[in-house]
Amino acid sequence: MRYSKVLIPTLREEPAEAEVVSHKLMLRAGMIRKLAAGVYNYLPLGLRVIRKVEQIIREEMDRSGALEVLMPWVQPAELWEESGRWEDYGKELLRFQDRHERWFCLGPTHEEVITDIVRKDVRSYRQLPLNLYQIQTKFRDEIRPRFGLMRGREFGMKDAYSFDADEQGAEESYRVMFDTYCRIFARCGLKFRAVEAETGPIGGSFSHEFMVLAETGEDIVVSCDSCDYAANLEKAEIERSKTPNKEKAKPKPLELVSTPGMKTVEEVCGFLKVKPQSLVKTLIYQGDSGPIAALVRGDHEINETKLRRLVGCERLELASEEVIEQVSGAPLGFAGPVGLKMRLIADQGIEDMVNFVTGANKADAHLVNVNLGRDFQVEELSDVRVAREGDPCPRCEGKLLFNRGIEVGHVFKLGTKYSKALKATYLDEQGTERLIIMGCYGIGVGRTAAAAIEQHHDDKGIIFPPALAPFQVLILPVNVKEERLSGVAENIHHSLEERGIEVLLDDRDERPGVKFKDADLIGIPLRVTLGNRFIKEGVIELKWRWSEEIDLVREEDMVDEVLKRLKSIKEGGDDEHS
RNA sequence: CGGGGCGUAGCGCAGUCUGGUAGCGCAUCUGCUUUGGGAGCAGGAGGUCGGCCGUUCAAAUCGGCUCGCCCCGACCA
Repeated sequence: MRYSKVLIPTLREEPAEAEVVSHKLMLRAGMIRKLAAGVYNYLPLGLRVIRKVEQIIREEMDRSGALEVLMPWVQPAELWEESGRWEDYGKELLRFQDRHERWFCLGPTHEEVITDIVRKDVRSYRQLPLNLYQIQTKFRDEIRPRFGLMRGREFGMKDAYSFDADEQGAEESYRVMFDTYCRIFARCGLKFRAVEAETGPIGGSFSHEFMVLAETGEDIVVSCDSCDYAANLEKAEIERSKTPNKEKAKPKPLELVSTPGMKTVEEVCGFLKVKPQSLVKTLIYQGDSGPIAALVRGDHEINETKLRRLVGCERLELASEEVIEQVSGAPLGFAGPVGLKMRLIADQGIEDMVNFVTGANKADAHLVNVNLGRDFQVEELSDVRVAREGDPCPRCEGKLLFNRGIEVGHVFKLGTKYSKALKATYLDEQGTERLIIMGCYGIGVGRTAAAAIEQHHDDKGIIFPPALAPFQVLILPVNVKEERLSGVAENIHHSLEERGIEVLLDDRDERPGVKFKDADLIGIPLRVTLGNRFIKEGVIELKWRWSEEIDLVREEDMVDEVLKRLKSIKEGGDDEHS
């Protein structure tokens, strides 16, 4: 393809609207343009990259036995009312009415529709298992779209849904998708980790997020420094200290101290001249069946998901000030475990603490030298706080490390949530009607492309992994007015295209500097440069985008050499250049 | 939704405080020169200064309203 015939509007300067590298580079390389907040146009170069990602996904999904379908973007409200999500989904669901004033929404996901397909046409165990997928545009009216394709409102997504007759089958379907995802992201040339994610009330390790490690990631990946444990921050477990502090200081007598107006941990610590580590926070929560108090060390954070799971609540939120006053007898900021008559859950981290500070359940007062066991008892001592870097690994003796990551994929066992709500059932061998067990599996297409750029770039521009590059080869004649250069460039271009190679010929009458800058910016893996050395010595330069090394090749050998190199890259795996 | 910021040529920005004929760099168009890392010279085109209402002899500039965008936070199958 000729550069002069393609629309590749590169930008010399950084667009003011972009914050992260991938967004800046996609705009500068002329891949995308914004149409509205979180809504983008895909220009020729950008679309080619998106199609590459989609094709890899499609091939691997097909290989796994999944079947491609296509569901509508516009969905009727009735289905969502049936699943209960018309109520539950919130403002992210963009709703509108047609001319008959019937309600519809733009699909943010397709569980309802796919379940509807299956319930209508799947009757027998003989038709199971089934895995249906699509690559579709989704719309989620995000509160704050940002970072270009990384968090758009409209975005391309591959979503797959598995349907199985029993638990074993569902687990197998899950495992197959897990492996398929690993292959997809490896083929995309990404460094990624599959991390355990929170599963909600279902339990078990049946949810994994696929995270691409990158500085600009919005999520935290918690991993162990010595084993392969990895989880997201919400899920990350903390091992209970195996060596309880035997040499504890002697408990001192309990003492009530006046702390006028000192509500926060910082205020109390400053006032009493103690460290946050010597303080225990008491948080009052409102659960399904009444208030619950949670204790955590002053410098730790409660993990509400862990707490909710432990106490077995559907809903759990911080109690209002009125409730706090009512149950603790003191205003917000002065609650403490001593004498508190309600469910008391403590983080295991307070087990080792001696002579700590807590609220006194009395306005403007705290207790010092409080001790667990002597002054109060708890219902449970467990892991209910948010993990921190350096915490002990739950699986081995190692310590937890924190990294930033971009969530590009998620595999999730749904169970029977939708099959129950929408009555998707089948008849088993005995003729008994049973609920179908479902799983869902998503990949953000644009986000995967953005993540690849986050991982593969330098200060000059994008360094595309070959599998995602919009073209494999860029031919750059330094001066197109020099006929010896442009003629040979044309020949090579033609020969490579004939062999099915994606080649871009920079036939623009631009100065060499401009062409080199654009070449580096758009990041095509292999560059063929024709310049003075060809005129003088008859040699053509060949260079990988990620390397400084330049090899000299004669015209007659060029096509074979390019083919050889592209082949070696394909076979050599994707790490060669990273 | 709360806080902060921005809207002036395709892009990046100055001008706004202190009202008086709308500017700079890059890009773009024409011509000549130039051709290995974002060229030089000459000439040209491009704007209802986000929109509406108001104040004023006069508004990009002052006031009110409104729309859009960006950042931080809260939220998030």
